[in-house]
Amino acid sequence: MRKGSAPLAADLFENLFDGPRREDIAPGAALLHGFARAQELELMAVIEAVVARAPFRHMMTPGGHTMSVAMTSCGRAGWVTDRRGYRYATHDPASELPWPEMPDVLRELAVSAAAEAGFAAFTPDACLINRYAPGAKMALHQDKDEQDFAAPIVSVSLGLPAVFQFGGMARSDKPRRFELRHGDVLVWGGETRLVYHGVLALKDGEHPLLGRQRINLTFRKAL
DNA sequence: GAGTCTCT
DNA sequence: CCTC
Repeated sequence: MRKGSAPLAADLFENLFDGPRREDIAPGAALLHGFARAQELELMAVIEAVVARAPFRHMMTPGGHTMSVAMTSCGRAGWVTDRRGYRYATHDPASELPWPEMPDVLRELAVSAAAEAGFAAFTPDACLINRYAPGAKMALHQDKDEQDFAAPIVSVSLGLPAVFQFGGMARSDKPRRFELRHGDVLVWGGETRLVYHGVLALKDGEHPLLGRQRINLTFRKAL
């Protein structure tokens, strides 16, 4: 293990997963299996601490529709949407307070995963926390509200499995589908940074640790 | 496929 | 990033 910095993904993978630990799904995109599982209890504890200060809420799109996914954020910036548009904000509009700090465990996980996928020196300043109840979904979209498209997106899946759609640069490109399970970390950047992606309606189920929900963490360099 | 916002 |  390297000294004085976050452990390499390979270290965390040791003896955790029998199958392939890493799938390269496209140039600049990798799916890391079992990566977050080693820290699931610690992750859930810090997520709960963030949520205590910045509760999940269902935000409104500019078109006036309420999102099925409940969201909150931590870090220097949080993603928000309302009738005025999509953007990053340094303060939680619900409380008018700064978003909770990004817990070190979360940052280190994201940085390690990015490194494993080939993106050195990822410095995320925003972590969106999305909660999917059964039926919740995320329409096909691009992440383009960030300032820096050189930085990748790192997505951590916890709880119930979901079907992820990973498309191309054009909305008309037929998306590939694959399942994102508890402990998976998906990293995409480079050529695939602005790819269209989404999540199909969550199938009901019961997860041993999280119950009837999926939590997704998405790390970005927003500012 | 378009329009819904805002704004660097 | 949602619905038409």
